[in-house]
Amino acid sequence: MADVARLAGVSISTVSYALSGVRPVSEATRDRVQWAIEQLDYQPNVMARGLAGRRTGFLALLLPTDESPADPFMIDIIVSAAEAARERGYHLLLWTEPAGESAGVKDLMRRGLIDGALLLSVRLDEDRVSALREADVPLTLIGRTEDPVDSQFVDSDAEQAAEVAIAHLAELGHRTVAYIGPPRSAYEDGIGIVIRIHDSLVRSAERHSVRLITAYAERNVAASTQTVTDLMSSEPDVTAVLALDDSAIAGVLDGLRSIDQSVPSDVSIIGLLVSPQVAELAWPKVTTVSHDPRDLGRLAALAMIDSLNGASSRTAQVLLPSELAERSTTAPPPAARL
Amino acid sequence: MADVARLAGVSISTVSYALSGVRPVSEATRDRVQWAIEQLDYQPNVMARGLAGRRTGFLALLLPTDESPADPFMIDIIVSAAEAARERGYHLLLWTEPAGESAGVKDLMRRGLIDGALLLSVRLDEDRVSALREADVPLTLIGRTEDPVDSQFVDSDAEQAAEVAIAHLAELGHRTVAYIGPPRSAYEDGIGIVIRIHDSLVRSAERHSVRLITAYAERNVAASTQTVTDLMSSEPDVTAVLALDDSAIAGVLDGLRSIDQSVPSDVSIIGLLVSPQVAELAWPKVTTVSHDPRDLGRLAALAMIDSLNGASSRTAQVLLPSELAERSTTAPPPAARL
DNA sequence: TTGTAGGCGTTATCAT
DNA sequence: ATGATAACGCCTACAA
Repeated sequence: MADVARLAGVSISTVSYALSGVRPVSEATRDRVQWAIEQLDYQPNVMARGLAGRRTGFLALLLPTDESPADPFMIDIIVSAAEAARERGYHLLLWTEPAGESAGVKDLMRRGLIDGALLLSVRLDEDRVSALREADVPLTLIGRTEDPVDSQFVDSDAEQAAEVAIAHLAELGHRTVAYIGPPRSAYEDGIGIVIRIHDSLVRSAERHSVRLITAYAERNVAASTQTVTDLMSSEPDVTAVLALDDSAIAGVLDGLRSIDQSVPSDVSIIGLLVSPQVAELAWPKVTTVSHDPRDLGRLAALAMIDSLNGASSRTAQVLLPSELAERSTTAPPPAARL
Repeated sequence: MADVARLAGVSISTVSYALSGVRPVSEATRDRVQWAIEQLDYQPNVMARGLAGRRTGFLALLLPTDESPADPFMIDIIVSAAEAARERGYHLLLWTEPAGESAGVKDLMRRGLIDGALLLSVRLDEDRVSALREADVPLTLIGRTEDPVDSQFVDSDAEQAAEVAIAHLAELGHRTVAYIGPPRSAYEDGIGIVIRIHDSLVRSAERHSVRLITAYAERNVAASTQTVTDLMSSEPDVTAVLALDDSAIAGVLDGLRSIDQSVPSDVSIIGLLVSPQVAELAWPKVTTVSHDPRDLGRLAALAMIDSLNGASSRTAQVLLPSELAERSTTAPPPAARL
């Protein structure tokens, strides 16, 4: 930077201001500085900036290690967050930590490394959130706590997604619908989206006079295959199945195939909050009620950056609405069972 | 740090040396410093370190954005790299960039941000590698270029994996084996592991007098389902199928099921370089020839850090051997077709 | 074994 | 609108 100043014939501070724009610089000198910068192919030093200024340009993405292995939906979140951060000149740090912990991130903050943190898979009851807030770590949740009034978050609108899914099935004429959800442990762990989806489905089903049968399957194909075949034999009235998880979808398709139920003429399937890739890769292509998972990561990163820059006075709280994407797994129920 | 020095009754530099261990410090003072550190719950400032020292403690993980969406195998690599880095006190930066580009990483280096970079999905012919090497960016490849003599890398031993897989099938008595590989575009793009696996399979098949039929399927279930059914009708002698990709495996299982070929009594299946999760999640559980994908990320990160610390004089070149994990998809071929 | 002091490359606070 | 010049918090010769 000293070199640039010398070449441009100005002081170091002028170069700095020309770069940051924090104080007015005459057009002429700005141009000369710009020219010198290009001449020397100068790149500002990140560490020096972090030391001198009050912002480092780093965000931590906190992802729990001991939870279910990351699925495509989550990958999309992570990568899109990294891309959005990068667009804004920020850097995304991948920070792995056991589910409940937050000490590591607190340290990152105290070491002057990060400006803020994005939290993935937020539970309804989050110790991390309160702990980090006390430590003055700017936070953006991907997901929500039970009562997120004063926290910044980006989350899927579970209520709306459930309503769209149930409404679509009800319109088609389905009266008995099964929901293959995550294992009970996910409920006990308080994973927000899992609980909200379930509760919302129950409410929507009531509203539409649909009978909803909930089943719990481990997150693997074999388990959900088993679950769905058991279910179909004990509940023969079921004409449609909702599935939340990628593996659940695969399992449901497999299970129905194994008992010679054809999709969608015998049984309809809707995938909830499933990434489009997964839906397109399955056979037949799965009708979904979902939104682009990339929005979750992207908006979370942008919200964080905006709030760091003091752009918005209020904390951003975004609920992403889902859309019905009709593919090849939904149809009216077979006449015989109407 | 000044506070710590004061509390411990020593100079700032003594604290620094006590921390880094670069020069001897008497036990007594070290203890006092340690005590003061704990009293004040002191954490060294990362930016200041990066500025003053010659190491920043950051590694970039470069992942191409425009390639096929990340699969579980790749996720494992990424997360394990982050964990390994963290264990050693390093931080992993997620850096997304279009496949061929390397300008971004070069800038990261010139801005004094990173100490080195890990490159994911390395192609046989890599412009990035030579470009970054010229820019003096310490590099560790996850994968290999065509002629990796002087570069540091961690890669799967394709030759060995192919041999293990073919040998196992040959031993079981299979004489005609199909290989459902990635689409031709992956070969044209020069993805190292894809090409090496294929070439190695061809060689191993020859060695074991096995007829190998190669097919190319897009990375989705529908395509590989189609591919495998077509294949089985045009090549009825096939009694075993090798598959490289997760989606290929699902497709192969689906396809065989759809034409009433039972696995493994009619047709055997082996998954190559598939993450154990995926193999266990499928039904029936897929026999694999693979290694833990986490080793790739972990060893790459550790190799990078070691070489930065000048630990090893020679550049690390690791080829990870695969192991046969017999699950439920391999058996001798049906007698009729022997 | 320990202390002193200069420097790392910016930002920010004074002046001018 | 622009220049000097302290911090920023740590590392590392150089001295003692």
